[in-house]
Amino acid sequence: MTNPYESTSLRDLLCGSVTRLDIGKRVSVCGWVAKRREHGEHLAFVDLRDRSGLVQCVVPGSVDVRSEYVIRVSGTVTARPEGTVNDKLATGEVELTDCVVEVLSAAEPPPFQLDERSEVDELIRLRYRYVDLRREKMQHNLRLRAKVNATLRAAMDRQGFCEIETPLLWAPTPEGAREFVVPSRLHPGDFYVLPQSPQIAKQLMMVGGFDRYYQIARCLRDEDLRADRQFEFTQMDIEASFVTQEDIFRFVSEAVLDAAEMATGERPPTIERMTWSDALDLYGTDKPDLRFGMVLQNLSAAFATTEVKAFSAPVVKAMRVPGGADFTRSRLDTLTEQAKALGAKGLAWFRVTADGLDSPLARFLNDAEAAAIAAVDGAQVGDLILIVADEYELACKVLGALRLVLGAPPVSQGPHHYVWITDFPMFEGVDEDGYLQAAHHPFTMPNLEDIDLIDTDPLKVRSQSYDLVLNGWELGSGSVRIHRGDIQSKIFTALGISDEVAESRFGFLLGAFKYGAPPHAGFAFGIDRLTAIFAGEDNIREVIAFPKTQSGADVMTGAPKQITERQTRELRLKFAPKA
RNA sequence: GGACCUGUGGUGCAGCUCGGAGUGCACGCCGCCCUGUCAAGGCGGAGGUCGCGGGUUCAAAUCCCGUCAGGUCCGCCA
Repeated sequence: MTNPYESTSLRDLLCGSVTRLDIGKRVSVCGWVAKRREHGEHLAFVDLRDRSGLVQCVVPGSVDVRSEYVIRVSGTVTARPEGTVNDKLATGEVELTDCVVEVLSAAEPPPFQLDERSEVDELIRLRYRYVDLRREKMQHNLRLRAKVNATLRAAMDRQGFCEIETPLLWAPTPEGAREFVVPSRLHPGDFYVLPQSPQIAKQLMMVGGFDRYYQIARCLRDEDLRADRQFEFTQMDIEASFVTQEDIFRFVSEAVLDAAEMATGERPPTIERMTWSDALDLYGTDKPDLRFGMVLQNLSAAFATTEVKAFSAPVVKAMRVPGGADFTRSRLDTLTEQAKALGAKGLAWFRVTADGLDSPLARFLNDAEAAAIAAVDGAQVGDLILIVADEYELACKVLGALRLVLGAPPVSQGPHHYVWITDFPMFEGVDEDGYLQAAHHPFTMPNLEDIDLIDTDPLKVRSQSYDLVLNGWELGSGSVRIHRGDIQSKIFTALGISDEVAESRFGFLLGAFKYGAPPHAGFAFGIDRLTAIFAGEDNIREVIAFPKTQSGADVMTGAPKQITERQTRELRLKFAPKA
């Protein structure tokens, strides 16, 4: 049906909007030639495609168009003759007849076929992205993304949040991710950086009295790319004052679950919670995929006094692989190699058979040890038990990685299982100078119950920070921020940041806090990742119009490129020879 | 910085293990035929630096070394 948002001076309605209700009307549609089928000089079919779909146009006579020509077709909406209805096509009950075709733009044959019959190499898709974007999947994914954005905005607006833009040209703050730098023309030798996130800006908004801020913010990090990481990515960035972690959970849940309901038609009833230490202990990661079991078990007690050398370690962790007893020896060898690549000294495996455990190590076990292994996670005959004995965190992480290799369903499958991960450690390890390293960022509020541990056992200090995880993807993270100078000083001292350094890097923030900083907390989550999961894509490039390759190249524009001599002169840049 | 996988007409593949003429399949493209197709059909045709460089060999798409590009992962991503 025609609607005022679809009709233009050139067209009356979209190809995919033609329905039985339009029968008898003379209409014009515009689009790209998806397919032409000629039947001699008296009859030709043209499938016309626009963003909404396809419609078949019947031309009385031959027609001089080729694939991807841009044309305008005027024809009469007609019910298809009996026996020619195409139920594979949304518009398959109707067609345009007595069509007049006007070529708006001729086109060379496309560099690849736009139907979905075979996967096209991504490099070629990216080189001709403007063609790739015509494909139904890309149209769907980018429109889904737009609807995710709109839904999130509506949810934040409804909750009283104010959308505020913050600068892209910002001051260097050499903490955390590597920053993209921008040379200043007016101040030669000085640089702006592109923000890795609007973290400090949004905290300043709190001091500025905008007690509920949000922004769909572009973040830029000059770090190596991955399937779920691009240089530039988009976050729903949130900060609020006079709140606790609980309030942030409520705000974010409302927005995320609205988006989930929009995208999937189903609203998850709740978002579960799990502490960071439970996540590591049970799933071997801080971003557990809760769509499936294979929970890690601790067998340390059973092996406390073991004679088996391979199991004499701080911790013995085990995982059951349902039905894994039929893995071939070479598959088990591959798993062992993967475990070693992740840092394990080895991987022990035990097939659970009707005759007991089958393993090269089986004969070294005493009865109690064998019984403990055979009982892992309710093991049945036909299962496989994998064991890593090592330092606690390493054993957990190795098995956690193997758990994903062996059990994780494809992104497009299974329920959407959201979980808040809470009580992250405040610090993780020490840097080369012996100072503690912040696990989140240096403005993260420690759990006040643990504040005395900063001096005695700092690695045990929990922070008031939290992640939101969906099906094994880290969607985002946030924290309660420090708004008190005394606590901030204590943290800076622990991190080895002197007063002078703190002043030079964050002086404007610390200065602002002297003028009345409300208690505040915030969160940010990745819209690329959220949309990718909604779209069933295992790669965020599929929900980004013009993504970069893993080496950071844009194969369409050729970026990064050299700049002109005039540009280097104006910026007073000189380049060292390539090493 | 590292590990692994991939690279063959415009596109997607097979060929590589075990060297023997650029061999094959599907789609697309070009021409002709065709009045109800919709993965249209029939006949004919064009199209190749087997990513690039080097080596081994009488002979390399195939074996070896290097390199480039793409992908997945580790490191990195407060």
